[in-house]
Amino acid sequence: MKLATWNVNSVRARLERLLAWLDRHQPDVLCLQELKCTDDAFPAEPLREAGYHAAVHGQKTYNGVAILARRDPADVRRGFPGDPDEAQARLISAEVAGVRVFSAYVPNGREVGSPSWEYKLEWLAALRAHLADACDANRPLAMCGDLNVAVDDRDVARPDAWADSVLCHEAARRALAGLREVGLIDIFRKHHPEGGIYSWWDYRQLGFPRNDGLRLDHLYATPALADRSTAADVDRDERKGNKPSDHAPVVAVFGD
DNA sequence: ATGGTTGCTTAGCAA
Repeated sequence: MKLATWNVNSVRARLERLLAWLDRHQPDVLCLQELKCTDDAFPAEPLREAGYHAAVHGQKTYNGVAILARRDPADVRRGFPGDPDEAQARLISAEVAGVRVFSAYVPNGREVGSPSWEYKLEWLAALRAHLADACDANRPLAMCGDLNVAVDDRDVARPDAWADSVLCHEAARRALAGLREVGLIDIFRKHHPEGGIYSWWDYRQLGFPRNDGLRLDHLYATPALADRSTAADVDRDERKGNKPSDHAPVVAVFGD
C-alpha cells in the first residue's frame, strides 16, 4: 500500500498538478489538506475520472480536508468528538484499504501567545484525547496531515531562526509528542533518522531555492502498521516549477 | 528589514 499526504493550498488552484501527481505516483490513499473550498466546489468528477473516490470535509475559503482512495472510503467521519470548533474543517477519517485513515490540518497558530496559538494547543490536546480512544492495538490506524509542527531540530533547516515560532515552540512540540504518546509512530523518521529533509518552504521568504524548509507534514501509524513500512519520502520535485503548493507531498509504502 | 508570496475574495485575512 502506498499512502501519501499533501497540503495542496487550494485544491482548485492545484487541480492540474494534483491530477498529474496522482497519475505519476499512483498512491492507494492520498490525504489532502487546505482544500479552501466547500464540498459542492470540490472537483470530485475529474478525480473520479482519474480513478479516485473522495471523502471530503470542506469549508469556504479556509481549511478543508479530504481523503482520496482507489476504493470507496467507508465509515467517513467529519470532525471528531471534542473538536474545539466544529465550524473549522480540520479533520476527516475513513476506513480505506483496511486502515482507519485520518487527514488532519492542525491550526497554524499565527503567533505565539495569540488566541490562534492557544487554539492550536487546545486542538492538538483534543486530538490526542480522541486518538487515545480511537487507537486500538488490533486495528491499523494512520494519522496523516499537515501537523504544523517540526518534531525537533533535525526537521528544521535553520533551527535558531525558527526556534520561537509557532512551528517549533517547545509547547507545540510537546503537544505533537502527545500524538505519539498514545502509541503512534513517525513513519518518515523511522526511515530518515538523520533529518535534513523538509516538506514545507515559505513562499514569503522564498525559502525553497535556499532549501530553508521545515518538516511539517507527517504520517503517523500504529506500531503493527508502522512495522510494515518499507520506505518514506518527500516528493521535493513537486515543490518546483509553476504554481506549486508551499508544501510537498510525503509518501510512505507498506508491505503485506 | 514586522519585509516577502500565494489564494480566496474583492481590501483584507490567513498562511
